[in-house]
Amino acid sequence: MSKELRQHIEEIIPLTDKDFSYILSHFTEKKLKKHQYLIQIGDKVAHTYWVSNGLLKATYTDEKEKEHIIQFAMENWWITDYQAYFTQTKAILNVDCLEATELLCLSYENREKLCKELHKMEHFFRRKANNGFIALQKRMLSFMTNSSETRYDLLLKQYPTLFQRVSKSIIAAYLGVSRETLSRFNK
Amino acid sequence: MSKELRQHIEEIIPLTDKDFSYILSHFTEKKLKKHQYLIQIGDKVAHTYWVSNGLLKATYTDEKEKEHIIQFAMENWWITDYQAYFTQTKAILNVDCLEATELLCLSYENREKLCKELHKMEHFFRRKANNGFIALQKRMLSFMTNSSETRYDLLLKQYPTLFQRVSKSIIAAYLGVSRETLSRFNK
DNA sequence: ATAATGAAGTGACATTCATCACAAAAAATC
DNA sequence: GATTTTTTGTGATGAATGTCACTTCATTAT
Repeated sequence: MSKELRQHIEEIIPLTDKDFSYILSHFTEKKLKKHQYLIQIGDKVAHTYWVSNGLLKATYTDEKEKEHIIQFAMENWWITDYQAYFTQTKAILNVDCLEATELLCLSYENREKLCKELHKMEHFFRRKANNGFIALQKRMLSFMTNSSETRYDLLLKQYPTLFQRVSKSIIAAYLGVSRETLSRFNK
Repeated sequence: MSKELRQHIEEIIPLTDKDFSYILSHFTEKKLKKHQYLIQIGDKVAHTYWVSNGLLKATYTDEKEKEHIIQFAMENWWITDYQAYFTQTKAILNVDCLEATELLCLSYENREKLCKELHKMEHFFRRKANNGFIALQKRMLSFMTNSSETRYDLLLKQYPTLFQRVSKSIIAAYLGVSRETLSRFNK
């Protein structure tokens, strides 16, 4: 489980065994079952989570009680309510498990500590943030320029495995269309 | 002009005079007139830009030649084609001036150099990236959950000055509605 | 195995919004 | 100051999509 984390970090920065075991000591483990909440609206968001196994969604619930999916997270992805985490305020999102999930948890304090003590970890997280920004900007762009049907096709192409793991209503909530409209896309 | 940059950086990290003059030595100046391009599609994107004065927009042009605005940048904001800049590939966006503009330019190499040499600059840019991510996620969320009229009202509230500086068609291209629809919002 | 719950498809209708066309007002240019 | 260009508003129309209602099929729980 931690082997994968090491690999994940080493995609960006090289680590010695000592480095990694020190880094790993700042994480804790957590296991959740399907449908369990990792974060609920109003919670203090003390951690960011690295997914070693499983699948989660981060959702915003609007005033009509409709769920909008901001982010999925599967193996090797990070997830949390970033707004709440970075600004150390209360959660505005729910994060819950679409499958049984295993996580490595990194507290805000430990993340800042690692960044302070190990310059290369600060570099790692800067790079991660940059990549996250680019990915989000691509999604934004897709929202502005593509029809929902095109967005559906592109998602299908980009994450074919996702479609074997979640229902169409979930995909619809991510794409920002009703499940009925999405259903009519399947020719 | 550089006083403001120092202030901007010191909102996040403290700097000595020596620090700052060293940092500043990695920037170059650039002045553009209204309507001039800073970046054109296909360009190599060698720099990120800090706006000391003026107003710009970053746009994506779809296959129907329609312009979608990804980002504005006014005083104290950073702008570039981030995707192209971070991955050192060709620009997919145009960036051009809505007003006469003065910029401080930081090359990719100099940015990485500063981050490597000064740990606190790496921290600064990590924080900036995190904040940018949050802001973009908020915009994404607003796209998914709010009507275009609500998004219009919110933008008006958040950046009242913007409306004195650009035309309604520009606002429409940022909000992702036609200028006609936006025009009908004004009661 | 049976019952209960959730997922997926589909018809009917209303709503939102883009597009086209045109006119009036404002701003920029000569 | 007159002319050109740009901006803004507005009507008519059609396309895309949300919502509601219902049905069928699949999955999960008892």
